[in-house]
Amino acid sequence: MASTSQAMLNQGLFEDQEAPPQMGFFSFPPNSGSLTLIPPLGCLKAFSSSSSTTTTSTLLPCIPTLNNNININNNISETLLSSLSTATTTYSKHRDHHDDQDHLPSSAYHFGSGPQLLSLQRSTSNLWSWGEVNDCLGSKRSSIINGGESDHQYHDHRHHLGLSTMKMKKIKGRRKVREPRFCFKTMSEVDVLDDGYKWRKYGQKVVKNTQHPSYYRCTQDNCRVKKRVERLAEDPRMVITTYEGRHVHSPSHDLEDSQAPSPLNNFFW
DNA sequence: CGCTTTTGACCCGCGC
DNA sequence: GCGCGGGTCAAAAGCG
Repeated sequence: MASTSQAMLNQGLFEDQEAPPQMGFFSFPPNSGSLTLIPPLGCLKAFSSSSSTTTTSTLLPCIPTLNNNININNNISETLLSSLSTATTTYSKHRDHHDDQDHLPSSAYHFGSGPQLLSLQRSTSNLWSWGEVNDCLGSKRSSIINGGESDHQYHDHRHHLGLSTMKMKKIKGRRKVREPRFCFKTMSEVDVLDDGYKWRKYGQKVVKNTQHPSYYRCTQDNCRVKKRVERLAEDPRMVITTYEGRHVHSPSHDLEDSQAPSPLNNFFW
């Protein structure tokens, strides 16, 4: 498993700046009571749980570590979940079983049925402390380090997700800070996953190699978090969601319970 | 009526 | 410098 996992880690979808792609993979061994998570550097932990009708994927913030393969039992205590959970996505369980899944990492799709969180990636800037983002100006693009995916697919991902260049945009002579981003790929019939926050669509664009990516902004005042949702042209079952920025508030469905922002929640979202 | 979505125009970075 | 293409803006339309 470990060797397979490391091979998968090298199977990054996106070119990253000055570093190999950091891709987290979720390994769901058949006939196993637990899932194996290989988190990307400085990324979220995530796990899935299943009932007869739904598959729930939960993203948790975690401390950056290197090459830490983590086994998470399905019966994680409720206390731990409630204290750490920042976003839970529940999908309905219905998926065609005649899907062509040969091109997917085998250990990634053998887990149950229904839409699944297949992979997750966090941009290099996320690995830095929040004050270090400005330092990435002037860096050069790295050469493409590719693993299992075909060249054209790899290129398509890194290109249309805009993760290949970490150069800062300018706004009237002033550098625009590129917010930390991460993306994950799910197999889902639903485009916009319920992550607990309210989003307002502000754009949709026809882009090469993808199907009309949609752009969303968090509806909360003073919250600049954006997300981009797209389906892969080569596999419309796959949804890639890219988050940019950090929420300055709790998920909307928590507002009734607590108005105070949680430091844990703010770790990432 | 207020909020959300749609969509064409515009801006700007990047490659040539 | 120019053209292309991704991302954003903002007015209009849609919807509850």
